[in-house]
Amino acid sequence: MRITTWNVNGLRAAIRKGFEEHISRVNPDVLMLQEVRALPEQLPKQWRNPEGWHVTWHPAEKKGYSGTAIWTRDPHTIIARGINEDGSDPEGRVLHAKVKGTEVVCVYLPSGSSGDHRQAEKEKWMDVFMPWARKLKSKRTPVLLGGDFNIAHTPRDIFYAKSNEKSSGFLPHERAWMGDFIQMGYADYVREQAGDIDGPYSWWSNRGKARELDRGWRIDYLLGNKAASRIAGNITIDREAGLACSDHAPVTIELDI
Amino acid sequence: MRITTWNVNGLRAAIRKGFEEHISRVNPDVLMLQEVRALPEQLPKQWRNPEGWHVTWHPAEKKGYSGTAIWTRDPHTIIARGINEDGSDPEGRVLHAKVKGTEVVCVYLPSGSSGDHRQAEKEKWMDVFMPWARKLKSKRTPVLLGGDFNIAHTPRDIFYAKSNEKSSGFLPHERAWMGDFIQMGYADYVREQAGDIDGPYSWWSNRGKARELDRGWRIDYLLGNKAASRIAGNITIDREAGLACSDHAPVTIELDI
DNA sequence: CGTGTTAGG
DNA sequence: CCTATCACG
Repeated sequence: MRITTWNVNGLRAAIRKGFEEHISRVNPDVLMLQEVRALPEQLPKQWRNPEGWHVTWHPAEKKGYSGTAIWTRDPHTIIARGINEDGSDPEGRVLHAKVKGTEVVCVYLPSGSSGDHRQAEKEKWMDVFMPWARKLKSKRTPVLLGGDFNIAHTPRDIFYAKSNEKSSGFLPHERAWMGDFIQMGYADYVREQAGDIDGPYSWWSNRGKARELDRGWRIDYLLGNKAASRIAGNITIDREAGLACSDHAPVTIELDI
Repeated sequence: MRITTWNVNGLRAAIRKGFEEHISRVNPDVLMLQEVRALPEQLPKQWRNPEGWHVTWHPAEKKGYSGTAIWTRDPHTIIARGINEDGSDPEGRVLHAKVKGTEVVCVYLPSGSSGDHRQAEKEKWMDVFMPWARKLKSKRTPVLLGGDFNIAHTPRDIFYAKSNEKSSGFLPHERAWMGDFIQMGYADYVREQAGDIDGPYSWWSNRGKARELDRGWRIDYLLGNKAASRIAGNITIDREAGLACSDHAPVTIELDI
């Protein structure tokens, strides 16, 4: 079973730029999308309930903003929306589903890059997400968190480490949070397989030549608990789809199911 | 002396689409611009004080909205901004200047097409403008009003006359207002020279094929008092500049000065 | 720099 | 459909 996480930076724009073609090449069985930036009714008709997929949309209340979705080829059940007890998730950031005995969580952390106000939001969110994820980790079933965490963990996860030490997404306490996360028992499959090298990046600014020069950040993660690690297989990052369709590349893992 | 009126529908966009080249072909001595939609400081540097021109900008207070300007090759003096006694004109709709003994008034009437609220504004504006223009008309010096009036006067001034009888810009009372205006003693030079034919249009919707099929409206006027009529010469409408650069075409008159 | 929004035309 | 805006990333 192939599971892909992809921040599409506006599904409508991605569709115009060849989303369909990229998806058929990446060929996932489970697709976790972030930054859909559309209510289902705003999508072109054939994309609201795409043929051959079971789809759950989880849009933000605010139009054109944030929002996640899970697409599965086999039927799935929704376990929860959001990380609050009451199931509220006004920005559509977490969608928790079960498919073929595996729990998948589509995650989209707030970005703090557009000001102190948003950074404060992000940090509040991190505080709540950490204990939530801790509980989930202990399950006996495979649990896979996939999504855009908007944090690069180590200098290997960001091209310009030095100059970004004060940038949201690479602040010391954000890096520490990402570390805690992994230390508590989640495996970071991309890093595990890539080894101790620079990259592989999954996001590139579209200012300047960051993309063609591969000066990016690794902020899209696939994280799994012990049970998931037992069935975890190959990782692939489709840089082309990133460049053509979004500012993020889709990250895919093969699970032995 | 060639005097041109042109609604540029955003000077910054027009510049990107070849404004400079069209202006040098049209070759006016006096240029009256409407819908500049920029504060001078938002324009590319070389356009803030274009070489070889004396320029007065008259922007709206609201960013990216409305705004007029007068460019002259000879020096000009500003007689007034707006039509209120106190010189206020928050939407930058009237700029009154004198150049080489001729008074030119750059006029941009509100559009009512985007709703009742805007239509009410337009009508209030029409009520104030009429007596203002009446006073001006009686001057012994040539007075030329040029601009976008957002009203087509007769069925000859609009392609789809029948289907627009309830459209803002061709409402019976608007047409009557335009008629009063001309009857009080302003000459409509474009109509005078074109004679009793359909068109020539100066604005085309950019929906559908309105432009290539020349299904437009004549809403840009050059109107003059008696003294102006004595020196009024040839009219030209540069349809190409309209199609390439804006949704309006520049309208030019030759004055014997 | 890009994807959305909204007002206005 | 097009030009602007603004929020957000």
